[in-house]
Amino acid sequence: MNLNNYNSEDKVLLAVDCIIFGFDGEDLKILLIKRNFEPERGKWSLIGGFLKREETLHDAASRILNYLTGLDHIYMEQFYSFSEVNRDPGERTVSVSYYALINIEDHNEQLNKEFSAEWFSVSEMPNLIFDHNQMVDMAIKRLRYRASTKPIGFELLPEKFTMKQLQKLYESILNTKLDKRNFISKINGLDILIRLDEKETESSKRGSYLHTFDKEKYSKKTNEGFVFKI
Amino acid sequence: MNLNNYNSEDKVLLAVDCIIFGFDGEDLKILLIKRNFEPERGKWSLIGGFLKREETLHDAASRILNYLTGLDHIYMEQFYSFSEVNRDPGERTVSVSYYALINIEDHNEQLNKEFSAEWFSVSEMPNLIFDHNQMVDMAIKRLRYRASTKPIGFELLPEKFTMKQLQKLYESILNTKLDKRNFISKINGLDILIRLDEKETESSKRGSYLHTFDKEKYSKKTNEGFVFKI
DNA sequence: TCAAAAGTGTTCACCGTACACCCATGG
DNA sequence: CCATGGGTGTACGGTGAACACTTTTGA
Repeated sequence: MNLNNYNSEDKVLLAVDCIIFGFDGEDLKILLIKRNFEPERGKWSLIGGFLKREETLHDAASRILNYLTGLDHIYMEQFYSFSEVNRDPGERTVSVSYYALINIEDHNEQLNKEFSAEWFSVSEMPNLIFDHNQMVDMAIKRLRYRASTKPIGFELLPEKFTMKQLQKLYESILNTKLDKRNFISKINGLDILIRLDEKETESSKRGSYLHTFDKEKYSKKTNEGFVFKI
Repeated sequence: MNLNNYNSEDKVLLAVDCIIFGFDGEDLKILLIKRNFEPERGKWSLIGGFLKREETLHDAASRILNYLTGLDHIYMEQFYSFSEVNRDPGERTVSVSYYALINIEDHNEQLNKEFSAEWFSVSEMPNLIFDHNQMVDMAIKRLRYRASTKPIGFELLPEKFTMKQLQKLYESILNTKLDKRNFISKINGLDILIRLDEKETESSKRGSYLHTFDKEKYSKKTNEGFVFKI
């Protein structure tokens, strides 16, 4: 083991696999594609690709996400690298996994057709190729942790949302029921939302106030030592 | 971007770098080696090596750790992969980072001489090669989180330890002062230590009780829904 | 007898949680 | 006028944090 002769060392293919989370107002969902090539043709899979020589892992993940969704500046986080020797029967491949959060409404439905992509509830995952189910499990755990310490939930919601939507989102991320009154007073206590004068009237006669996430206020509070915690 | 021709994809060197934590009774420390080869000969560095074709990342980290410390079954956790294109001027290399916890007493001092290795307090890190300082920062953050949710602190202590040692350990991991009475009653509340009838008498005339971590009890409690939290 | 570290409880403020009723509106 | 979902406040228990004195013993 001597670092000074790089040449004698093995090189490997480095894959980047992405768990794309979305929220439809009821359930936390993941976007999967049906593989149209071997190995494992016809099975459900995460989207992925290979790291190119001149890009970072972050660049690769962005490129892959953009390719499938058409979106830029997607929130994402790298969470683990998977390296079982035979995880990909095609060739020795190590996979670096990212999860990504997108607003399901921004997403181009057309692209789903093109790639045979579909949204699946996290509670109804099909069997995926390779170790992708394990990746999904780990992504959910990481998302759960992150969403309770950083206000990333808003990445999954439209710009304007109701308190009910926000609560449902957290319920599906955390996989629990929350008490409406406690949830709202906790959120209000954080003081990082703006209640608009607009109401959403589709789901009820009375209508419910729309809110937006106040990014500036959040940054300012964070700089002053405020810690987001749900 | 088509996954079906693996052959046209770039391969990269995959390094594994290890942050080895130890605790000397006062400070949290990291084991570094002085590089004796180019590039960056003579500078301080984490220990690392390259992934071989027939091993997992976990295997590689174990192998590298064993090579430097002589120890097996070291507690470790993978925490991030670093991929800046020019992070290693020698060649395009992606590095997967692990942190490891060892009992500083088990460690063979002889090996330190052999590898020009030295323990450094985390508060007095020298400049390291490449992006290794960034790796250390991230490792400390992850360790901090992990140590507050899993009883991994004991990996850094001898089999038998005093409450004071345990408190000092947590103080150095969390980089805070803790109140002795609150700390002890919290630990006792967890009910996962065994107080031995032995005393340690080196640091005081009165002597202080030695304790061990009760692994079985902890597993049992964990299975029953108990959650470690400090 | 004294210095030095070990060991031990209580109080208070705050937070998380449980819990139920009135309001506004469209049909 | 009524059915439906929206919006709001309080009481209680538990946890985290602040805080000081007594005990032991070797020198």
